[in-house]
Amino acid sequence: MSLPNFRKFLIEKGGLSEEEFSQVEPFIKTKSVTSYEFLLKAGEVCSHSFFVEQGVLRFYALNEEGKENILQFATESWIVSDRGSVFFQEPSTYYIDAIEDTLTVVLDDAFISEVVKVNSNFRIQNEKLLQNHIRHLYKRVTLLIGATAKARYLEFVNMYPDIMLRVPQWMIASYLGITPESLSRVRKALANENFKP
Amino acid sequence: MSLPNFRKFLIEKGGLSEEEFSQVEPFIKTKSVTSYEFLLKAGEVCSHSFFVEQGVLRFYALNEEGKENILQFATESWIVSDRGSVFFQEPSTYYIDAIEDTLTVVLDDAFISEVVKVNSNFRIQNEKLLQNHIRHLYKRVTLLIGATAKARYLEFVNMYPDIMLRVPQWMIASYLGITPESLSRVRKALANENFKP
DNA sequence: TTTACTTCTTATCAAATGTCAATGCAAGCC
DNA sequence: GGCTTGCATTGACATTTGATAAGAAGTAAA
Repeated sequence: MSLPNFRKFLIEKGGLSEEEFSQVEPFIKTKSVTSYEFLLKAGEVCSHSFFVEQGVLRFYALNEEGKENILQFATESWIVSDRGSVFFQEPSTYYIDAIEDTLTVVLDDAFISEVVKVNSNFRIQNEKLLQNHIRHLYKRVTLLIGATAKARYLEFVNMYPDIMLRVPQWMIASYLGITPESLSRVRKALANENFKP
Repeated sequence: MSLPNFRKFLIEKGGLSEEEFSQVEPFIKTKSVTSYEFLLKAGEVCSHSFFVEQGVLRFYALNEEGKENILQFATESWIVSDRGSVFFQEPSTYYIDAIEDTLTVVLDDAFISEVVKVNSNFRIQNEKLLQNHIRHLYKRVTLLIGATAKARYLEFVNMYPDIMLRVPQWMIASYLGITPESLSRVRKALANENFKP
């Protein structure tokens, strides 16, 4: 099984050489899920992270009325996880499932330590990912408290044009914090202003 | 100068012994700011984090129209920082200023490495703080995309009853992503329902 | 093909929230 | 005391967004 995206990730982002990659390759574990299948459900302890080799995942919470609040999408080369649950070994309150049939690489402690064994710089790269994640969340909060639905949608389209094309609109609406109907209206208004997607 | 909160933080959260604390004590640097004074302005590189020994700080962004979007408050024993800017050594897009006259401890690389020198566990505690921060941000996003202004306000009061009493309402409104007028109305509605703050 | 199902759109009405303006209130200052 | 200033509240009105229902288009299954 070849994993071009994961290979690229470890070499370009993780700083591993081609040779170091071959050393950790035997330890790689993958997990495939079909569309709608779950990788994590609320109540379970999230024991590891998932790297998306191919496909699309979503990370979401359910409120009391059963409405889904989508916190994140993940396409190729993204990592999804309830890091809090992994780190503190406590039950998660989130769900992860697949939007398309998806092939993931399982990033558990065992694998991470193999990678660190061959290249200790990987720890730093890992912290970099964490820091980037926080940055991203800051931006997300800033938009949610300060921008209109229209502005948030434009920002989304601009940042994730690929995701736009691969997930249904009602999920994008959930991500943006509005109803599918509202998103439809926003899109219509933009179309009238000659907005080209 | 005695710093009871910072001392408590290093010992209880950081895992240092009393003796280890005395060893790093000489390296502690503090910075005092008066109300409205800045600790960070957009455009500057945030070169370190601040631990709040006494007082209240706010962390916010400005949008194009000059409106403040408050991302975070920090009272005693909280740490504020644009971690992204610190880590990547890039200019920040955020502001930090004081709501009350505030005494902070400056957490720069030099100090952190002194702490790690006497107790290497501190690194792990530091990661714990990061992970908690992410958790907190997830919760914040979930509320912003899925809960009404009223629910967000109740959650805020419940989580930060102390902050409630120390910052003006218009700032809380900004934190919640609504106007001060709306917050006033939410409060009135709650008062009519016999809500006791 | 027909049927069922999902997604997206549209329309209507209601509720939530924003905008603008006026007022009241308390703190600080002369 | 009288004055200013900033904050909170209130009211009237506009805008945005939600709720509900209905319909159109596409897809998959029978």
